[in-house]
Amino acid sequence: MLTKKELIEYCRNARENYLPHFSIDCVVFGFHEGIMKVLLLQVKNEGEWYLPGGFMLKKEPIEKAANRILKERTGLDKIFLQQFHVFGDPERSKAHFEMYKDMLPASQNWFTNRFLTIGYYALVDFIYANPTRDVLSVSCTWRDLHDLPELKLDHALILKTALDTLRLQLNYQPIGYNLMPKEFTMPELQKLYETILDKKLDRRNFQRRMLGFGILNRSEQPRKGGAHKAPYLYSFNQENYQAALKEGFKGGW
Amino acid sequence: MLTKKELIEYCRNARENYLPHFSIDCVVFGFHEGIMKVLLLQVKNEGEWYLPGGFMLKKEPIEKAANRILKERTGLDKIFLQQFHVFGDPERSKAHFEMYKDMLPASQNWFTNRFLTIGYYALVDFIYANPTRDVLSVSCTWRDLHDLPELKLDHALILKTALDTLRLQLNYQPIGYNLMPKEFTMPELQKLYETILDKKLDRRNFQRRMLGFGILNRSEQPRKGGAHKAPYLYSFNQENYQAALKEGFKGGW
DNA sequence: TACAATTGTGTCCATAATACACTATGATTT
DNA sequence: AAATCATAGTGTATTATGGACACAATTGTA
Repeated sequence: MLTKKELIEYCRNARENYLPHFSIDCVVFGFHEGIMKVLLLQVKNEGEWYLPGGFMLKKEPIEKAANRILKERTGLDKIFLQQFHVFGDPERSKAHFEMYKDMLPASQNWFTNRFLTIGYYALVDFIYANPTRDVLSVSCTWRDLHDLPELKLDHALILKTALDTLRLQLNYQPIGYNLMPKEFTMPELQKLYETILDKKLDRRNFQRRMLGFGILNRSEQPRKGGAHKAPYLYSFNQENYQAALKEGFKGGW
Repeated sequence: MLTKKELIEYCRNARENYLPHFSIDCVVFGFHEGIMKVLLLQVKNEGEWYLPGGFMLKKEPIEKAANRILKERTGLDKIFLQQFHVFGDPERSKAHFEMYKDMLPASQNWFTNRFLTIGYYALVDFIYANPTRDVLSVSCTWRDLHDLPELKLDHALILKTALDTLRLQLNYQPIGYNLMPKEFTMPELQKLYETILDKKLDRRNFQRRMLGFGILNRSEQPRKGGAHKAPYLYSFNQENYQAALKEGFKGGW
């Protein structure tokens, strides 16, 4: 929670630089070796948590704002980002900023504004991220998807919608380019899918389907030095991968 | 184009009632007997056209605003509406309102605001609609999807995105409830799909797949009086239809 | 009564999805 | 050195699905 002095400064700055009534909230899914986490911030002087988010500069493209916010919270650039929904219930931010409502008259109080939030989800490898809190929080950390704390506002809904959208997206879009190392094995890629979907897949069928998409190149040299049979290494075929991102995988009708 | 007096009044009203920087644009697809049209408005004193749109009241839910806007333009209620994307290029509305920029100082001029627009698409049967122009237009009419005029702003992009989304949606969501009469024949329903996808489908395969979704009830009585073999009548099974809307059709992974 | 137009109902075939088994490799254990 | 274990690669039988296609049934019209 901000002090009155901080609040005044925060609001002055926000009113000067940001587009009013808009916020961006990012559901940042972090993956690594079969673990899936979500980046969350903990509210100052409260137990509750919220999604990384922020506001849009007056002349800033939305996508750029989302990237900037993510850069601030994770230090990462060029990450996979996907706009998925706008949440606009008129009451959605009311309860959240109750605490500030008596400190400043409503006309000057940024937080008493109605906010519509544009939801983005991002996919990153969490070992490369450097979680950094914002001024309203005491900490910024990766939380296990299966053990989420209570979330403020409508952030639980936003998170669930993001996850549903991501899982749906798996059916007709390639993913993984930003999540896998340059070269990876088929079992490693499978683990990513299993983690997102939260279920086991059949090794052999996964491989056949994945290869069928035509977005992988198999390297000549298998990985050496492991404790077991050397697996083949794959990398994404950029050309086909990008094409698949645009076109989607299956015809449907 | 508005006169100066009209503009002043328009801006005063807008500033008082609407949430600044937000607009809603609706891609209204109208269907009837194998024809697919889009509802467009023609700018006053100009040849160009734009999508039906509007603004959000300060305390209005987004969805409600979209419904209100559609009710104003078509007279229709309870239509299928789907939010699909936010368009937020900072320059997107600049050129459009050039004409008003000298009439009022920017601080009072609603139209010199930056607007982000929330895209909705709607599906209606156009014979039930009553197209009604707004104050910025000279006419509001159904235009053939295959013979579209030049569109202002980024409305061509919005329209294309809506169409792409709709076609994708056909793969995992039922549609037609608001577009078909209460009872309809399989060929009639097929025509709707063919119209949306702009391609021919095989009668027999369509029927099999459609029935496989389990969202149709077949009536005992076939339709009488036609010039040919009496077709069976179907209606949507509300329970299954609603469930399919939520759950989606196929498993994928 | 033949015909045209339309609808209903298969059937065959290729492809894709699923379940499942065997072989291969490299390190570790005995 | 042989046995073992964990992991990886590949194949095959079975089932489900999707696409192409043919024929029978019904109804009004020529």
